[in-house]
Amino acid sequence: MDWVDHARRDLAAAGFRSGGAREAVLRLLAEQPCCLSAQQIFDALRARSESVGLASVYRALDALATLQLVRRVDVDGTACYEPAHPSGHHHHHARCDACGTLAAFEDDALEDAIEAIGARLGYRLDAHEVVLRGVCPGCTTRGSR
Amino acid sequence: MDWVDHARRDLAAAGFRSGGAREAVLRLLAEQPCCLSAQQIFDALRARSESVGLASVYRALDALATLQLVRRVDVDGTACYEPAHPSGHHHHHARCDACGTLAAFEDDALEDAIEAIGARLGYRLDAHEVVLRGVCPGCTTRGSR
DNA sequence: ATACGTGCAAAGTATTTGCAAACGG
DNA sequence: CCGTTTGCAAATACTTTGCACGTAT
Repeated sequence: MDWVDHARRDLAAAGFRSGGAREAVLRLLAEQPCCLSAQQIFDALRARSESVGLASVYRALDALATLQLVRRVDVDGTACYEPAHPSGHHHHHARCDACGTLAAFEDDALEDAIEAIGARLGYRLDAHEVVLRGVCPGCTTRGSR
Repeated sequence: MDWVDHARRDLAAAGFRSGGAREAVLRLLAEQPCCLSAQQIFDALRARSESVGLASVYRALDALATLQLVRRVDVDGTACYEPAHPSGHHHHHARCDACGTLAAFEDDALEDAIEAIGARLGYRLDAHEVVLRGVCPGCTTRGSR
């Protein structure tokens, strides 16, 4: 069962009815490699003539985030969203200050360190977010010429 | 030399003149144990009758962030700022979803993991931000009763 | 039928910018 | 003096909310 079906099931279980807007957001998110802002989702849907109101995008994202079906990532003060897989498997992001690119990465040592911190602090961790900032390989070489 | 002096020196070196508003923001930040939002800084200054315009708070924070004299931390979509010590020594934050408390912590294993990731990705890392979300020890015990 | 979903427009919050006056060097 | 800093107000960016209407169950 893929993420869209999983999400639909959880939404139904939480008492949400199916409707065009949330469904469109769901399908769009499922296809994305990395996180999108509400505005980007709005634009993308409009581009493929599945226009929905911007407010509905926000409402859909809110519902999905509440059910932990999407992960919210704050990058530069703007909220971005990406599908959250039930396995808990996820990645983090690195932003290049030079070209603005957002790269995704995974790292077990990082996850282990975070888990250990949660235990040390006595926190029951639900989520965490790591954002790296710097200059990506491409821009480093280009800039040093 | 403490942080305020260090900051004043860097500001002067960057061509900033001294003025009441930025100076007030600077002094307030220096006293804070953890990060503050622009609005909180505005309110705190007003409370001690050192009122400055909110816009000036933002301008001061922008200047300080550009010179890397303060660290910007996005928590719940709002920007918060705290002094950045020249040593590079810093901490990260854990937010309790139950009581809203923001706790600071430091962790060497985490820093090591992040540094290793930067090297692995070929990024020249300038900064990074880690925000943990969960339920703090106090709320966990209280909630389980 | 009836409550939920949706779109639009209006309201809200967080932040930035334009401008004239105050101020520091 | 002259350019920077400041406060205010207006503008902008992002997000939430109110309301009338459509739609799924």
